[in-house]
Amino acid sequence: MSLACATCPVRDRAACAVLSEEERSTLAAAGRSVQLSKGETLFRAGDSDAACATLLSGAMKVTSTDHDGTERILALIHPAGFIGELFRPFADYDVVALSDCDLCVFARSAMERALDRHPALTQALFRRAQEDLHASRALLALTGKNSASEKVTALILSLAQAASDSPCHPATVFDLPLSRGEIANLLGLTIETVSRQLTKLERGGLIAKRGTRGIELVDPARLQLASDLLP
Amino acid sequence: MSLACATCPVRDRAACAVLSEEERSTLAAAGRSVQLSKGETLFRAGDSDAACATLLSGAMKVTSTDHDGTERILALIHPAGFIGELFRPFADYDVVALSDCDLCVFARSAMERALDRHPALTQALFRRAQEDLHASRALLALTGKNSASEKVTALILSLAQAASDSPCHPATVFDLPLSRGEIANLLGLTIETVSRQLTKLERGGLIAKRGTRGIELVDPARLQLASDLLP
DNA sequence: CGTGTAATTGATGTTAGTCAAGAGCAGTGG
DNA sequence: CCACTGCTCTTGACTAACATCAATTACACG
Repeated sequence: MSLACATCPVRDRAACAVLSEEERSTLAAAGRSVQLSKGETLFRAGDSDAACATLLSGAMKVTSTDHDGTERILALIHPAGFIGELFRPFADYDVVALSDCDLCVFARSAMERALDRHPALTQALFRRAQEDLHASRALLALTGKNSASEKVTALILSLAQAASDSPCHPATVFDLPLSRGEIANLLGLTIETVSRQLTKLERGGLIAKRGTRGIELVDPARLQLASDLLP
Repeated sequence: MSLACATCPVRDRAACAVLSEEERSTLAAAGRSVQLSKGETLFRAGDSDAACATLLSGAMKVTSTDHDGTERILALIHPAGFIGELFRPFADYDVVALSDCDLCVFARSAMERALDRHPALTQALFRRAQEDLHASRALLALTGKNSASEKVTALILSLAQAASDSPCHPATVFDLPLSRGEIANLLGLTIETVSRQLTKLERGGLIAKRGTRGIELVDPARLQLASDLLP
């Protein structure tokens, strides 16, 4: 399926937004639109010539699988995010859809050519890599030190932010893109601990659960302070 | 002090290695050589127009300071590493020398001009950013799941690797660039736990301590397997 | 050779993990 | 419509690993 940049939901925010209309349509000719259902894998650690892609809608996870087979979620990808390790012969991570996703996929070779041809695109991707680095370090800071409550609270706020269309206000009612197990995995906790923290937050009147995946921020301000200071 | 690329210890590995002699000397004219003593700060979170730099020798740490004033080490920088967040108006992190360091420092504006002028340099920095991202995710995977022994073991191996001049073999005797407190901080542990793990590794015959900071890898192969499986 | 900081070691406490059981829910088929 | 199956999530009781508190010892540096 060919690409329709004109109707692209992230046309203003994705890396390719730096290109002119004409440049973009040339690049688009090399790419293709891909749909993934929840649970499907875009590529797997060890794949050679793994493709790269821009996420248009949905959410994905980046995971590494340990020598003993346990999975660890290292990052989430939100719309307009770029996926792909252009400089490594083999992919290091698995990239899996957390929900149904639309992607704009390019062969590695096509993207390398585009980088050589469009320095502005390279800069845009460089910038995005620095943002990813920043996000990774933020997660590192979060998981490294804080208590379970703080981890869960911070993740909820961050997901509320990502679920919102406005860049400054979090959504007040939204669905978690992650199962309890995935949240636990991402935060370095267990399912049980996550579940306990969520009910603690609910009892404290900070959030309300809307079914299994839904969350309502009842008191976002207090949520932002600390969840450990509660009774 | 002006730059002497001809004698630069990382001339083949740093990002600027992709430039021609001539291009490089033009860039060098905009930069300056800087020496930092152990403990000195290159720049601080919140600094505007923070400079950027290539590390020539020594080791540095990237830290964030929490709202409550506690520091968290997010990354280490080794020679040939690039420092600087080109796309953010303010620095997010502190960057501090762990040992005496030599750096090659550029004003942000000069580096931005160089990026526009030299697409190959942008690609090189993009590549380096992806490597940093990879390192950050590796650290995330390490700190997230594993036991204290595994964390300490993995860090020792990684530092032995960085201390070696060969890219494939770790150094067998080297000095830790970090204090116990810094190791603990980096791994999300406490000083005491790190200390206990080190003595456990020494008692198990896997390493030997050479003074306070020195480490000898007595049995690197066994070290690589698991330190939890010991008596 | 002192003095202060960093590291080690031991005793005790707390948090989150583990084990285990039950509740809520969606999809299936009688 | 209701029971059945297979999930995920929740909740409780117990445990283990690491943190915390408290000395003591080893180093580095003046």
